[in-house]
Amino acid sequence: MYGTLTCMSTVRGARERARLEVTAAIKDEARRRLAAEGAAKLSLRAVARELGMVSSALYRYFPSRDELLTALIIDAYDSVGVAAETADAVSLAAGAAPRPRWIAVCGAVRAWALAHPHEYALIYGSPVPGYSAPADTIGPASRVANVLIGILRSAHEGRGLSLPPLPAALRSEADRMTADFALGLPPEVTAALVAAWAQLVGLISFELFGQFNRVVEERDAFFAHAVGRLAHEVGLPAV
Amino acid sequence: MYGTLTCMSTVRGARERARLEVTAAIKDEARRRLAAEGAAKLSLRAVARELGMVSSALYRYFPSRDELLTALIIDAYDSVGVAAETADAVSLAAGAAPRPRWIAVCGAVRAWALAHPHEYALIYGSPVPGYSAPADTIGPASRVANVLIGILRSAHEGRGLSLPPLPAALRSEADRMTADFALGLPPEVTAALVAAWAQLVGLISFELFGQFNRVVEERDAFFAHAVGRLAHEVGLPAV
DNA sequence: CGGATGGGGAGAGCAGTGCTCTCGCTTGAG
DNA sequence: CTCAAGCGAGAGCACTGCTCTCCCCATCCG
Repeated sequence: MYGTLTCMSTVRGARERARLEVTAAIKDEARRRLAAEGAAKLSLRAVARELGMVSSALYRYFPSRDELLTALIIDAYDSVGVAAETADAVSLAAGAAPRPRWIAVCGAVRAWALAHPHEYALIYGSPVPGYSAPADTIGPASRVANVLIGILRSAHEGRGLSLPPLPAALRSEADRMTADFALGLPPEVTAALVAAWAQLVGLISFELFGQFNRVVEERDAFFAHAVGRLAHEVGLPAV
Repeated sequence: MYGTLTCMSTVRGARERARLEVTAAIKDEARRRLAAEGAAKLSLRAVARELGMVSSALYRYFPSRDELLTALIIDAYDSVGVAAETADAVSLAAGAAPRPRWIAVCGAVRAWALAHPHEYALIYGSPVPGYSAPADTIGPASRVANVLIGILRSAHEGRGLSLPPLPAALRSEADRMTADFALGLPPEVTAALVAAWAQLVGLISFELFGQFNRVVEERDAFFAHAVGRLAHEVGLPAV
């Protein structure tokens, strides 16, 4: 079985190894140019030039510019995902309660966004390729949300979460959402969590995209306060 | 005085008249192509071609593609601004209380976004031109926020708004924000409003940019519920 | 061991882009 | 009536994404 299937984890030969290395080099250089000038100005030819290749050679690795961008999008989702996951793991290892864990994860997402503004814009700004995200992105895209779900799950298992009941129009929808990706949470919490996740991204986007420019000055304090209210909104008691 | 200064409101001659008409025609066609294919694919040459001009002629009206986009951004801010303003005016004329007014305005912003997705992406998605928005946009950009401020102001003057006190780190900042653009509101309300406005845009962006795709199905009910919670968050009591 | 195979780089080329410059025509102001 | 200013047309430059062809050489099979 190991011999017949192409082994996925170990590199098979020099050929595959080279291909993986070149692919990684292309993505690295693309990420560098993305950070420097933004997605709109990311040019395949410039990436190839910087790598000492000719532009057509690059099409052996990515069938189009949009596919390269999609690869960067997936990497960005994974990057912010591990940022959130490690923040939560650190917080958990320090024995933190759900509320400080929630605040730590939100802060980690914001810190990642501030450190990688163009990658953040790639995944949470306007969708640049076609119009709807490719299917490959839905897995990595939910990593951060899963961290938040985990926090609320352990909070619920711990001392219980209680929120006002849902309006009738939303009850079955909240049950479906809970069954789909948040098993174990009360449906009101699931609904509140999804909204809170969108709202968190709204807060970060406003800061990053300049909407807070002549409005909010003390960004850290403002964000901390807003995230605390968000925690309250999903049922994490305010101490 | 009327003779020496160039009169601004009335059209002076055929020359100016033609210039205004052509400028409007360019923006209209650009908006059409923006709606059809998005900002990334908006091409000056295509706009000129559709208008029966040659591309260089277009530079008599807009010094660059980015300036054209900036003009579209300003128009989009104004467009969503009047949508919010008329929704509030209608609501107010029907004798609605602050909370239903808040809900009506939020719904109007969402409806505008769903009707003009690419224009929405232009103003609340990733900033497409340089990196920070030009100064001409800060006025139109605040129209929607001003409507929300107006609602909260009348709610406060009516029966009063009360929110939990601010943390010390945010108190002076909230005072400054209040003095800058929300005179008359309690500082806690100002801070909550700014956050709520960003969060509202987060909710709409997630829906519009596909982040809710395999997550939220009943979009209307979900949004209505979230906006109700947002109203509660800024101090508008739940009935 | 040797020849077929196919992966991958190089180069030319096509259609399209933003933007500049120059050349005329037209029109409105003095 | 004259003349400068406004404006459209066209050519052209540097760049883009993408395709196609050519050719080399590492790999695999007999």
